[in-house]
Amino acid sequence: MSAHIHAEQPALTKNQSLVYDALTRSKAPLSAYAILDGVREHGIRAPLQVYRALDKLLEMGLVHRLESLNSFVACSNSECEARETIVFAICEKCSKVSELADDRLEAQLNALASADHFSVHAATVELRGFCKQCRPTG
Amino acid sequence: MSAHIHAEQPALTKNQSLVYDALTRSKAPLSAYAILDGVREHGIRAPLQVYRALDKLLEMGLVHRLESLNSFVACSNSECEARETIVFAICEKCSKVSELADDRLEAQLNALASADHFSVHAATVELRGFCKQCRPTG
DNA sequence: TCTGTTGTGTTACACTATAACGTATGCAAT
DNA sequence: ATTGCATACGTTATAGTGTAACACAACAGA
Ligand SMILES: [Zn+2]
Ligand SMILES: [Zn+2]
Ligand SMILES: [Zn+2]
Ligand SMILES: [Zn+2]
Repeated sequence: MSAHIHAEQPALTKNQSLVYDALTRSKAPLSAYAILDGVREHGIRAPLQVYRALDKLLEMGLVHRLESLNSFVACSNSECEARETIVFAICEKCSKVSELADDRLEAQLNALASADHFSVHAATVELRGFCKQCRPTG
Repeated sequence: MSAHIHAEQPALTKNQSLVYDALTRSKAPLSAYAILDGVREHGIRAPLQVYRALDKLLEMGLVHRLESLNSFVACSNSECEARETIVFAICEKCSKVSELADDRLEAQLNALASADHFSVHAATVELRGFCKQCRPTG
């Protein structure tokens, strides 16, 4: 049960811990069924058990969903709770996911929306490309 | 991301036209299966026929995929072909989707990625909220 | 004509997610 | 302790999204 930056959260239940640990062990995002495969040996048998744990973990902010991959990652950025908008940089070669944050980007998005009289409740920002290690030459 | 111009695209095949027309008729994004329901009477019977048409329409830039909805919309912005990054503003009340574009946002995203030594190939930006007509006051 | 490419039609299947039901556990208020 | 409620758990079945594999048709160019 990884000690984590999100301190004031309630303790995780058994299934939540199993799912969360599976995600923290993984270097790449995992689909719900990939998680299921990883926790079968620990007693979880059905997709719904995984999805229910994921729902809670998402609520707590310990886990993020990547819409463009139908997959999930453990949060890797202690600051992201305080933000409306998280930018996920997803490497197409090694599958590593970085969480980027930037006040100016958030302001820019809000300005763009305001210009269209659109009030933003939530934002999904996912970049695909190559990470530092995988980009061709430096 | 290659820039194409709609006018220079090859003519649409029968299935592509049927799928494209279904999307242009709809005021809201449609899932592939919702499209299928709309074109059954015109002879399309299987999901794959829809997905194949969608693949081509996406390539041509006539249609966009909304990752956060697993759905598709007809392009409504003649400028969007020239851009790397399109921002979709999705109304959670009336389902209307606006395509927003902004050079500064694109620059900001690239700057943020560069700071992490990440090279961007494609970006998904989807906002959820209320459109002008649906936001509480005015 | 031959041949490669693209589009099409069909069946079957894989992957993603939820509905509906019942049980178990913990805890608060009587 | 018992009742009542909330939350988590376990299971089966089903809904929704997306592809694999194979065969055929149309067509363009050598
Ligand atoms: Zn995070
Ligand atoms: Zn990488
Ligand atoms: Zn467009
Ligand atoms: Zn609206």
